[in-house]
Amino acid sequence: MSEELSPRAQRLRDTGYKLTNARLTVLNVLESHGGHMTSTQVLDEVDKIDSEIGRASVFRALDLFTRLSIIRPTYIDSSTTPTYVMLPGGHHHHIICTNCNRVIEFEDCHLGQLETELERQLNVRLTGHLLEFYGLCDRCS
Amino acid sequence: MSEELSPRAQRLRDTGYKLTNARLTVLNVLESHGGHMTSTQVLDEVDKIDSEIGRASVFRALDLFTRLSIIRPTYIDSSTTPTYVMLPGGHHHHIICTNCNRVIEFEDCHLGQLETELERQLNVRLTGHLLEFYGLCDRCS
DNA sequence: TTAGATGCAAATAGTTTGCATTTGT
DNA sequence: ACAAATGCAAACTATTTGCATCTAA
Repeated sequence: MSEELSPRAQRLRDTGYKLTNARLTVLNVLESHGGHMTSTQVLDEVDKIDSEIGRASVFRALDLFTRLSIIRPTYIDSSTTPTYVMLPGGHHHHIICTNCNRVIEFEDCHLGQLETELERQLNVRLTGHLLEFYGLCDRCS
Repeated sequence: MSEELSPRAQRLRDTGYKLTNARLTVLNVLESHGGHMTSTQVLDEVDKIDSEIGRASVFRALDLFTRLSIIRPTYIDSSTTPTYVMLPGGHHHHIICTNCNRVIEFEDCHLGQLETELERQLNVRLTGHLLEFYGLCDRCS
């Protein structure tokens, strides 16, 4: 069972958590889908890969990953289940088309300065952020 | 039943939706709590005020308000139910303490320039945004 | 070897739906 | 008057829990 580990898997192990089949499979599914999935989607994909893995373990993995800030639950469409987004380096931002629900990623958010400013003004210690813009994408406007 | 209407209630009526007791109560609850509530909290508060109002109507109201962009479901703690945040004037930002879940509002977000830039680069039409910072508040750090 | 994780199945939330009845306009 | 909205209760979906068993380190 010794393939090379993804950086996130290494992080898991380094934090002292066991690299179990369930966890690695969930992580793998998330990574191969770019980290934009509802729990239901994750459940389905995991089931396709290895139907021995139980639902509860998938939820437990999602929970663990959230606590470790590997992913973060968020709302993308107006549905009722969270969409888990991967947090590459602790922050995440995207544009959501309010018409077709398409998600458009973008890179620079230029929030570093604001972050520093807020930390000083409000005496807080910030570790990450989520920035969502809403509007109409090129196809819908 | 003629009290003065909040701007949001007026907006409801102007859009052609009926100002029913259920909707006004849900709106009222949201407004008097600063618009940071889970569905469960809203259900509870509404029930305290008027136990005649059914759960379904509360969900229907939350749904309607979301479609009208009066509120927006989002994830604040790692729990499983969405937290509805009010969208005053189309944008909203806050800091969430990952330890005690306290929500700290702040005003300026300086995102106007980024917004314009993205609109041009990606050919989108943006109407609002949500910015959440995560970290430790002054009491918890 | 053994604490930590798992899978299962049953229990709990949380949310939606169909429908007869009520209500705002 | 009447389309729109409601309350109810039942159906559904999503998530969590207890516990005996298994497994990575």
